[in-house]
Amino acid sequence: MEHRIEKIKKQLHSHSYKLTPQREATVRVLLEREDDHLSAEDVYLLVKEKSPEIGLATVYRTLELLSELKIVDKINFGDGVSRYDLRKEGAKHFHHHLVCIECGSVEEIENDLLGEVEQIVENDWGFEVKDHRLTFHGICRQCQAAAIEEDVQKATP
Amino acid sequence: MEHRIEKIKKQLHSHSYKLTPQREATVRVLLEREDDHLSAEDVYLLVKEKSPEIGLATVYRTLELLSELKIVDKINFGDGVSRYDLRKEGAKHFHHHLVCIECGSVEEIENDLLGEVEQIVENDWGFEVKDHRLTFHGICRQCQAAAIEEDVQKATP
DNA sequence: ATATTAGTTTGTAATGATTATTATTAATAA
DNA sequence: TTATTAATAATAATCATTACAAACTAATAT
Repeated sequence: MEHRIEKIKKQLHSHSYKLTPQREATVRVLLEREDDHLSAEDVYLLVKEKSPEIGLATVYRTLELLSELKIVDKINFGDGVSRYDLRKEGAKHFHHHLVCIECGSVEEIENDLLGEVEQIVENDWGFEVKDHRLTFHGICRQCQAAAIEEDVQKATP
Repeated sequence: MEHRIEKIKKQLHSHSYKLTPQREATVRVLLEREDDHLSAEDVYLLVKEKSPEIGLATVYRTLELLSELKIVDKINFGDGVSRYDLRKEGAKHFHHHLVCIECGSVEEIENDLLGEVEQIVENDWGFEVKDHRLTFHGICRQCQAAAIEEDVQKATP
């Protein structure tokens, strides 16, 4: 934990930004809830628990800054809210999402699914790929199970 | 053109919705500007040229309806605006985007890049894939050329 | 120590996209 | 024709996000 904070502090410094108490509090929340795909509002409320004097605009600015420095990914599942994910240490951008269209759950998967696909894009379209966003929409395991359950119920009334 | 409108009309009817004049005008705009990734506002302004009495809320409702019926794809490039693309006839969901981080241009590519990747997701995560969104962020051909141009300028002042 | 400066934060106002509401109109059924 | 329902227009309301002005902080120069 402290180690990662230290690292982020250095990243900020190398761009002549400072790790102010507000920024540190924000980063700590992101670290604690690493897999949660928090919205700015979520982050704000969580930071407020420990640092009640922080302002919403500060949280937005901090998240924007972290996103510019590629410390967090700003992602969008199409529900009108941006979500912010701390990049995992060592992780490249092999970071995809499974969004369930039944229950709305979001699972995160980590796998280099697109290595050769990026090659194809570079070769066939002359587009220099820096990053990608890949989201699958479908039915999660739980909802599949629930659907089968329901069918059984109907069959044996 | 008329053929596709007729088809959409049937799709609406099969869900007991009607192809009202306003809805038809909206669909016509989407057909005319098929590759343009229009925002709701864009669509509204274009529809207004031919049907000045239409309301913005109607356009929103129509686009939402078409999106629910999978006649259009509602997509989001993270710039705070939803964009609406008519699904191409016969096209499956092999429909990806190349977003340039320099000039902001969006190119659309059509290619089944993810056939086997979807298989992997289904097998390894038990997630039943219905659809996906794949966006590449990087430098388009034009901006690459421009960058090289600039370097030449610097080298020979 | 004091003044200066740049960077940061706060609280709030403003903006822009989208959604909800309400009254009206058109289409359909009885 | 009358009653019912669906769809629309105009506008108000909402929600996420950004802009702004004033106050504050920390570092640096005097």
